[in-house]
Amino acid sequence: MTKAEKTKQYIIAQTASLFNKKGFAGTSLQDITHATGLTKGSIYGNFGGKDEVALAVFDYNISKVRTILRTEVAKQQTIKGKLMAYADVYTHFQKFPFPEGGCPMLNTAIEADDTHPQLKQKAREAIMSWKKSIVTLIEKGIQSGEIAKEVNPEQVALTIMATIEGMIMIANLTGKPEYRKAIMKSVTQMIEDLF
Amino acid sequence: MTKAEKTKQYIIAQTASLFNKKGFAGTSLQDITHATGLTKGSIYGNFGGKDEVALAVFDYNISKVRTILRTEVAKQQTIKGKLMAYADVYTHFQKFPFPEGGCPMLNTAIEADDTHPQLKQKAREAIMSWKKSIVTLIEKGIQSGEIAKEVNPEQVALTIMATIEGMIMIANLTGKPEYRKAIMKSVTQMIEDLF
DNA sequence: ACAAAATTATACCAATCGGTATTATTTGCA
DNA sequence: TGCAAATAATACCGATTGGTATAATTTTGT
Repeated sequence: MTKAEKTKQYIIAQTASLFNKKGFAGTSLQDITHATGLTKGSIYGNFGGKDEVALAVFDYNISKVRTILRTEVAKQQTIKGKLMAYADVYTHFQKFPFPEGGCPMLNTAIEADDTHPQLKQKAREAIMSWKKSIVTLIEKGIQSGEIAKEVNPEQVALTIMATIEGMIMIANLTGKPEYRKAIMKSVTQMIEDLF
Repeated sequence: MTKAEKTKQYIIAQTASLFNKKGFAGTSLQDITHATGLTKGSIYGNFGGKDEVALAVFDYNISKVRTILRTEVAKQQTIKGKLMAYADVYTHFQKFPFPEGGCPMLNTAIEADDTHPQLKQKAREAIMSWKKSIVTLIEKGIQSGEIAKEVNPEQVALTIMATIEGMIMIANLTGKPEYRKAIMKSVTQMIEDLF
């Protein structure tokens, strides 16, 4: 790993929570130089501009989330267990190294929707990829006979995702952990009812 | 209504979709003067600053949403009908004059969470007020015997809200109306199952 | 119709914005 | 070790940021 690569990774790591908390428009080059201790010249020596940093940071934050979910899902052997892993992770999210500032998919989707096509595209891809992995699990459950064939995999996947994302917003906004617990209990029940 | 009052309302109306789309940090004073055709002096003659405009705009956008929901709920006589009204509104949201740029609660909650305490507080109040109205409906249903007394009103209310807000994000991000339909079908089923 | 008060426009402020050209410093290889 | 290449720091750019003091213009009540 060349020096430039290391610096790039360092910049990304140091500004990851910054972009996730304050958003793209809310994060200035000065914020970036302060967070890294580097100068503007150094930032621009490694990235083409603020956009490029933000896009790299999104990937960094998303991969953190993906790693957590992939790891927890992999620990389970059954389809039900794997689906429940999603619920468990978000119920006990304090135990996992989630990015600071909430879900990067949600944050980016909301801000970039009407302002930043490139970031929006990245958020869209992340959502689609997440959906696919849940849909695949449910389809496997149907094939093996564990889940009724009347179940619509896409509908269930989208509903679970929407509920989780909405929960994150409500929990962070209100600061009430019991709201998180209550909503995640519904998600758990939703999954339970599939079997 | 004095001239200043009229101008204030005009500024709010002309910048409502601006703030809802681009956010607080993403909306500049120049955006505001361009959208209104007024000058900075006039904006500052009617508001204390950008913050004050944004706070007033939030109230304006939220009252639009509240009016839609209140009206549709009022059209229904039964508890079930009133609860279903929430689902129907968001299923057929094209029919209603929602603010441009998505749900102002969601947008504001996400941006203001780590950046703007005053806006965050307003979003929090809006969420709590929405929750209360749903909880009250469910409690009435329990009292009248229409809904099983085992149902947890707060849990159901929070789950419905979270699912709807998550749906808005996913639908706007992906641009797929069928995702909206699919998730709202789940919300409808969720309400159906209460009775 | 007129003067006082309220409102809007003009002109300006320092600070910060994202970005770049140039210089200084490291780094890594011969 | 020396030297070229890669990297980082300095110093700057014009444009824009939110905000204000003042002047011009409308409103408004008499």
